[in-house]
Amino acid sequence: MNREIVKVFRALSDPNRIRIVKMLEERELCVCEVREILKLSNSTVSKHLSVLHDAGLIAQSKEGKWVNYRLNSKSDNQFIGSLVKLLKASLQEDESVRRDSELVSRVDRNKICQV
Amino acid sequence: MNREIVKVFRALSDPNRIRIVKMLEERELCVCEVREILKLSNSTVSKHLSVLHDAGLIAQSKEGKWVNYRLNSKSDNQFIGSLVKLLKASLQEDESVRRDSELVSRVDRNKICQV
DNA sequence: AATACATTTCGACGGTTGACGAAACGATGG
DNA sequence: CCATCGTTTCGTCAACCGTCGAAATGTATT
Repeated sequence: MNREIVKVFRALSDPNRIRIVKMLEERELCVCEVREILKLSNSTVSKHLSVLHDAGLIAQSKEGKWVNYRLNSKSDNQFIGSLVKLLKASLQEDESVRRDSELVSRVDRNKICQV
Repeated sequence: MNREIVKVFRALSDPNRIRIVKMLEERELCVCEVREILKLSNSTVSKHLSVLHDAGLIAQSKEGKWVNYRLNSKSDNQFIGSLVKLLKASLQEDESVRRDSELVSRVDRNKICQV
């Protein structure tokens, strides 16, 4: 049994990770920006992001002391691409998701990041 | 956070449940037919089917002493519909899935079902 | 090189999950 | 109405998961 697809579904089977994916639809984010919005510990957020990354749903790149995570919208993997698109079309009315998006547009990493 | 979508991903985040979904693409099946192919206990198969059912991915109907489970391809839920379609287009080359499909076409409930 | 700070890794903890067998439930047919 | 057989529920167990804080790692600035 192909474990890759199971891994992707597994990655999406947590409310906080779904929230992260929806936040990343707005723009790329670093760990502490996500931490600020989800109100979780740094280590927990880092773990969630690594799960999404291992599944191939998000990509990362370093920018100075920050690590930026972004949605893998242009994945060469057809399955991932379809799923990302499906998620983009979903949960648009969700209260929590709307609130998070609002916070994403306001959060400033230079102000909130000091572990 | 909308729990429904998380529940669907959760339901799909297990290899045996993915195998069940792919088997149900062929035709509807009863618990003991699935048990025969997956080589799991009746109670475990019943649990897997109830998880998929609770998530809205499959539907059930009684036929005598059997309960038939079938894929919810025509779900009124847009999200479920897209996911079922995506799964149909996926894993077509998977060895385990191919083997299961072969077994589905051969299995006869009147021969194998006697708990 | 020393400090500061973002991130990751590690170890520990409760809670959840997938598996089983046994028992309960439900429908069919003598 | 009793026996049979498919299914579901229950209780249990080991493995896994989400969370945290502390420690380790890595990068930039002084």
